[in-house]
Amino acid sequence: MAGFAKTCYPSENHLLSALPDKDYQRLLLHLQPMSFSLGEVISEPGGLLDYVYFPTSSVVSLLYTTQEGSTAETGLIGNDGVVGVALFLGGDTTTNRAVVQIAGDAFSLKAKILREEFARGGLFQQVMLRYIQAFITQISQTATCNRLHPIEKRLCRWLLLSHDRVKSDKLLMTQEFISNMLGGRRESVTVAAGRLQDAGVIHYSRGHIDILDRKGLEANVCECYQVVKEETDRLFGKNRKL
Amino acid sequence: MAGFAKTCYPSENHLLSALPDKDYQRLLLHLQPMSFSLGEVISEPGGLLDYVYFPTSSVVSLLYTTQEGSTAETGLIGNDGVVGVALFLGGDTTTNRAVVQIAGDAFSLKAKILREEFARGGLFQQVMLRYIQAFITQISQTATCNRLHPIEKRLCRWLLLSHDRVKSDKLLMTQEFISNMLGGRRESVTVAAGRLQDAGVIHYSRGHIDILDRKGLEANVCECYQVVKEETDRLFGKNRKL
DNA sequence: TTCCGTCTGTGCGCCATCTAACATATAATC
DNA sequence: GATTATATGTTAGATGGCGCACAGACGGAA
Repeated sequence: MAGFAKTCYPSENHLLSALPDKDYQRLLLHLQPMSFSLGEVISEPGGLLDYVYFPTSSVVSLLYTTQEGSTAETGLIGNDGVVGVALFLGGDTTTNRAVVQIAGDAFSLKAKILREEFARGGLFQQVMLRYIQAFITQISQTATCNRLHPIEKRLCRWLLLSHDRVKSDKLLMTQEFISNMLGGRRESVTVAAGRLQDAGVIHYSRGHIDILDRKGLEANVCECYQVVKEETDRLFGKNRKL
Repeated sequence: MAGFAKTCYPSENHLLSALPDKDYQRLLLHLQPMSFSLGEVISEPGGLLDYVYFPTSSVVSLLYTTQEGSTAETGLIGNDGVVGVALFLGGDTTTNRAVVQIAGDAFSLKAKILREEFARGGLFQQVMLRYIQAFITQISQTATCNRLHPIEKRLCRWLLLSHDRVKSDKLLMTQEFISNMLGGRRESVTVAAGRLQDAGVIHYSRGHIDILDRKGLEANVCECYQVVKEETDRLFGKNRKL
């Protein structure tokens, strides 16, 4: 367990930790620890999943790829959520690709068990449904942000979203990769990131990004970041009774 | 009922018509017919709904308004869906405004009854959850489209989405209104719509739009339209058993 | 008919981002 | 240490959409 002390507990995932002890314990029997590596494709459009995944230290992006090969991220899932909601929504597959954006750990749960737990109609179901709403809020705000906000603000938002989901100030990702998420060009990301670096907010070098000044990112981001954060806090905040 | 013959049945709504007869009949006791007028605001961000609404001939847009007053549509709900999903997802409110985009009829259902029906865990729940997935697909594709596709294609998509949800080839909406939905300027919509009119695809005049050549719209639209349509058909298609 | 409000057309300068090509720098490998 | 692949920097020109300003054009009200 050495080196994994902080991420080897399912309760590192906010959905699992939101469960009452009784439900948590029951689920624990079926949760399998696992790791995702950077760039790993968890599912392709139309692909069937055998498991859902509750990330603890890993982060997963949902991407759509157009016929011409352009890509844009529609959603981001870390220790705040679960990968594979289509399995309990009843559609089984989705139109997106799920890619590991930040390598790390997760817990898997068999689709069959997931459906059984969900069908019990108890607090597990409530937590999952509430997450769906948080997820919808995130996608909606992404739609708005993509239309109305310039790339530098979107970059700040994306760095903050990623930073929120890991324990480190260091992120491993190239500008090319980021441009695919933001749906822009690599050069545009270079320029925007360069401005943030000049301002002392971040430092980057060949795929290594350091968040030097989180407040600085928050000062440059558009409102979209805060809107989603507040809604998530409202839905899952500590004072919120289920 | 004269003049409403085609829209006064709840089964005009695809979610309600997807229910087995037994569930449909039980729900029927609680469904109240009603009308929405153009521009009517159904709910504000953070506003609590007492009812959910199943549109038959009306169409409702979900809009986000930024601090500077810009707007962008995140979702569109007509006879294919239901307004107020937050009520059974557990969040009760959302960050969006819901505005009537096309006047028409709908059926209302009390929040309390909705929750009871949902909690039964039967086919009603399954239909609602499957709709959630279709809805997520729509928002995701909007996020992609907003980022990657020019206004003329987005306009085509939006006209097709609206056309799909009404029985008429005539739409009542100004270019100013459309620009608010597309998150662009009125002038940009004028130019794009002008091109479509020159091509003989639509005709418009002071808030009246005629769809003259639906195939023409389909020829100009981006893939985003088809992706959502196919996913919705997959989830709710006639051959799909629940 | 006349007036007025609303809706649409159009031109011009501007800026963010795109396309494309190429230059440089660093890490990994030999 | 030299080579190679990958990551980042920097041009220059094209373009789509923005902001603004104003000109018609149509419809309803007086």
